[in-house]
Amino acid sequence: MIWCVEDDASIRDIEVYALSSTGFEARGFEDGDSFWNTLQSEKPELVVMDVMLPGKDGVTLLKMMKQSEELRDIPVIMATAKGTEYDKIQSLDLGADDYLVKPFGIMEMVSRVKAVLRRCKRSATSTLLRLDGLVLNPDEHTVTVDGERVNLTYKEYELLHLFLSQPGFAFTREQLLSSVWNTEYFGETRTVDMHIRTLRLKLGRYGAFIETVRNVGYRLERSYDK
Amino acid sequence: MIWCVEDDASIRDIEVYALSSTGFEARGFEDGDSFWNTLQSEKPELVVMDVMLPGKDGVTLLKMMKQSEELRDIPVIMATAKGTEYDKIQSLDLGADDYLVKPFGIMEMVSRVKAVLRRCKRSATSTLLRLDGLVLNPDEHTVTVDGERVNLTYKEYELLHLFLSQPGFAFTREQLLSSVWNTEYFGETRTVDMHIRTLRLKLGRYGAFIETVRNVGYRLERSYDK
DNA sequence: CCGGATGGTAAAATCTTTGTAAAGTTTTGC
DNA sequence: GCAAAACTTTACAAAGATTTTACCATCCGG
Repeated sequence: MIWCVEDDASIRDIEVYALSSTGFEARGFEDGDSFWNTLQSEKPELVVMDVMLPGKDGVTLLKMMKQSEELRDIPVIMATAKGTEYDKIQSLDLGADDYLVKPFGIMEMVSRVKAVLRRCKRSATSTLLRLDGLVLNPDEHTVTVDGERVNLTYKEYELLHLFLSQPGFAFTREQLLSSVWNTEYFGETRTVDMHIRTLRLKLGRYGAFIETVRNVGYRLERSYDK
Repeated sequence: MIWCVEDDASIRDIEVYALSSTGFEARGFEDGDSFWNTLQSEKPELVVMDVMLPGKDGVTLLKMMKQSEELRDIPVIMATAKGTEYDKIQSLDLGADDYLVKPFGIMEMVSRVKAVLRRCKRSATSTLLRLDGLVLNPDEHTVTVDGERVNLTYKEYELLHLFLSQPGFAFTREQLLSSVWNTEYFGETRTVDMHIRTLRLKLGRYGAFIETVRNVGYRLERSYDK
């Protein structure tokens, strides 16, 4: 799903039409606010956004997106009016993935959308989380240890994902429970410890990388060998 | 100060020029050896490094940097020739912060430099507590002495945390008990002294920084060198 | 230089936290 | 609806940290 944020209705319609007829699902927004609101409940694959917008302007929206953990990775192509070199540079600095200078040909837009998606797909390959020979592939939802696939249960996988996304960080049991279990911690339970145990067992020689931080929780040891 | 390590003089000049005109200080190196030598006496904020280099190649240099306690935290952007997918993956695995695929637009490079610096700034905001070579990392719940990790127990850690958060302040035993032990002081006990002792032992040369304040309690000596 | 007070030290005793196995419960796939 | 898998709880064992006890060393005022 591609979203086009553009206040000029005729341009917006053309964009949505062009993308639709190329095989994408597309949807238009006429101002920054409606776009932002919808973003709270749905996530597009990519956004084409005008810099000049009623409501929140494009640069502000881009900033807001990049500050959100959850929205940061949605690729954005900024459309700027001709000659506003500054906007262009600023957009790229703020993390836009590409930019279009108005007036742009509709086919140019489509090909840039495709290019950005292609690029993101490729670089998504680098979203592999790894620690030496321990590799977690979020796309495939798989984990391998020295090339050998290990079968983790859902909770085990989520735990490992959390550890690998912040190696070295010491998580309290409360934090683990609230991230992986989405639950508030109440009282005493060995549940987390139990999952840590099975995870350690399944990770073989990497099991030892999950360190116990007494009185606190657990931490994935960072490794610097290589 | 940004350093660009690139053997092609024309590319190097453009890089340095573009960074300079964006407000950075920048400096070019034409081979791995001159880069490495200078690195022994000066430290850049960030390095943009080509993978293919005369002298030591980029991957080797990256490895060497990541093995050095002192250089590990300098962010590195690797530039790889188009299509050498393997280099890219390898670089990221070795700890590069980003990569550029040649031929890259000069503005893309500048944007990425900014993005990496921004990212690093944020994560470096982690509230490390330190006294010379004694470093306490609250996120990781770890303590290092001159780069060497020391294992502290919970109470030892809490004590040190308290001392480091107010260096120079003389805490009474009552204060220490109520902060670290969350308990009211009742009567005579050697508990605090005992923990101070083990803490001093574990901190090696920094053990001596915890001074006894007779009739009062303990204080972490502030250091004035630096 | 003595004696009491204060802090340092070592070892033992106690207490807490985590690891583990096994049994019970819930969820999921067929 | 059943069986298997995943998850949670329980109960106990093991490991480790903390506290206590007892004694020693040192400081400091006279």
